[in-house]
Amino acid sequence: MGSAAPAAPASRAVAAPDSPPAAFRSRILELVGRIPSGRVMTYGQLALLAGNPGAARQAGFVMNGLMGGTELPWHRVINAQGRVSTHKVGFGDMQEGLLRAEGIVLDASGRCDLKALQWWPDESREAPPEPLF
DNA sequence: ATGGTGACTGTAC
DNA sequence: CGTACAGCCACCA
Repeated sequence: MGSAAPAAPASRAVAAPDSPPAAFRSRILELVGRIPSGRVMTYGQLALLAGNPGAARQAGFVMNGLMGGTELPWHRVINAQGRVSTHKVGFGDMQEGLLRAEGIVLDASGRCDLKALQWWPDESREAPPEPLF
């Protein structure tokens, strides 16, 4: 044997199932699906928990792929400022409405108390939520 | 291969 | 508080 060596994939045209981007995307979706109602997560947080700290933009790009056709609580994903960043894709008002429907209070500027509403999976103790009061 | 863009973030002014 | 700049990683032309 030694003739047909699979060698390395000539070109990674599309992210393979084992490809880092694919795993990253799967973890993002999994985390989003675990966000409880009335809670939120940030893009940077998702990227961090997905194993790609600093890839907050990619986290957002993954969400972009959900647009319509997803049952995940995508609306619970906001930016580090505590505000929705979907106004660029035309879902800003829709997301804010969904958040308010869950009891999340948005400031006049559309900002919420991220420090109190940000949710972290029990498994990851990266940043244990401090006692509210 | 190169360059530009983006549902981001943190620091600086 | 807001705006501006740089760093960051992956997708697309």
